[in-house]
Amino acid sequence: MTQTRRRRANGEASRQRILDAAADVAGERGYEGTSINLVSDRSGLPPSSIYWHFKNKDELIAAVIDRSFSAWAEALRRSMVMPPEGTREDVFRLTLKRSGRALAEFPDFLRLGIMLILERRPDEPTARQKFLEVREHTADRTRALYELYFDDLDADDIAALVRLTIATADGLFIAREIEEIDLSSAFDLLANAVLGAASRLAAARSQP
Amino acid sequence: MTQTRRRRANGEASRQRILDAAADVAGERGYEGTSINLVSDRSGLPPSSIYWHFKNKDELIAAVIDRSFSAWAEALRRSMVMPPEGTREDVFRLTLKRSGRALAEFPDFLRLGIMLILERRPDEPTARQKFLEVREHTADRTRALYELYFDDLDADDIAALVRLTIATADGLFIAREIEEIDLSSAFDLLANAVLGAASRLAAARSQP
DNA sequence: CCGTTCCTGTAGTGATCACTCCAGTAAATC
DNA sequence: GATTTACTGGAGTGATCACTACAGGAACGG
Repeated sequence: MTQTRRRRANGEASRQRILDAAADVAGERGYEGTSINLVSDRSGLPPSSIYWHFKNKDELIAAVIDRSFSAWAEALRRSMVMPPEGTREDVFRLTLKRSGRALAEFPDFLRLGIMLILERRPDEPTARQKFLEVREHTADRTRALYELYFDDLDADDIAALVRLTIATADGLFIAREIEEIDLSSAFDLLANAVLGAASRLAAARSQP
Repeated sequence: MTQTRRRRANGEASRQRILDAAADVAGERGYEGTSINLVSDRSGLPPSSIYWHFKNKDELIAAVIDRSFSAWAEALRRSMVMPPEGTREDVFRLTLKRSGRALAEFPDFLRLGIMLILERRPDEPTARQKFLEVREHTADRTRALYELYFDDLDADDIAALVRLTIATADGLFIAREIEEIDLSSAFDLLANAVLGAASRLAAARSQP
């Protein structure tokens, strides 16, 4: 057991099928609504296989979040390889837009994560904790970006802007469940809003 | 059965106790996690009483949303009785801030509603539909407000700003579950962001 | 007092829940 | 070919699920 192990049967493929089915079901019905039997039916694998791959339901959901977040982060990283050109503002706008597009592509972890946040269960720590970690990671990256762009603002203002940005991204994600939304233009407007708020904050600093 | 009926036993009080308990449980565990037995335990009333007052679980949750939204709308209405003074911007800012404060006071319907939106269940229409209604109502009111304040923008821009505002309010509400947030200053920043975005939109219109 | 209406309490229903036991099998290692 | 490792299949565990049937009590109108 030194490296990634060769698969004897179709273990890794089964694991992925289970995760696919679990993401599907959890996206439809929430944490409580995700029954192992349903995951079993949709994946075509018996409950015993699910419990061979995952310790329990909690860790199954955590794995779904983990995989979807990794996919999102990877898509984001790939989209950032080519740095955008244009004015300072153009670059900022495009960076936000790319994040939004990547979110629309891999929505599972955000959907599940927000559900787990809202369901304040006392007894399901792993999945929730996993989401809080990836969220914190995202906040750090956003903060780093904003410190670059808004160098005339102090740390508190930056933090507030980051919180505003993430909150709006969450909210737009929810809105997308209700009505058809052009995420591209929505994130463009978000960029406008952040830029506008930043310049207003800067103005307030200079003449309090 | 012409008017509001006299209560023979403690019917109305029981109904409220059930709603209190249901709001409590649903806030903790989501729709699926809200078991009638748990509501029964917390309210101190047997399941048969719950089913006497409400047709089924779906309508119980819908009633929770309805009551919480009514309380919020009433709190909002009361806070708006005294129109704010100051500059145009000050008034706008204060109006948003009041809405946010009222939301923090009666959070149940928003929490439950967002959960129901994210859980795209095929078979629980009433509660979800109820939330979509109150949400549409809120959007209409916000739109009316924005048409007053941003008379240099066209309908599409107004609609986008309204969507942005509601999305951010949703997102801030979620963020409040994770970390301590000063909603007052957060909604103040939201006002700044909307004002900033609006002026940028207006500028883009005048020189496309 | 009687009857009606409102509401509660007891005791269930079959279905589904998360999860387990364990025998069986196919591939890799020896 | 024997043994080990990696999974699958089936059958089932007790607990809990939403929901119901029904008897009975308390407050009312008559």
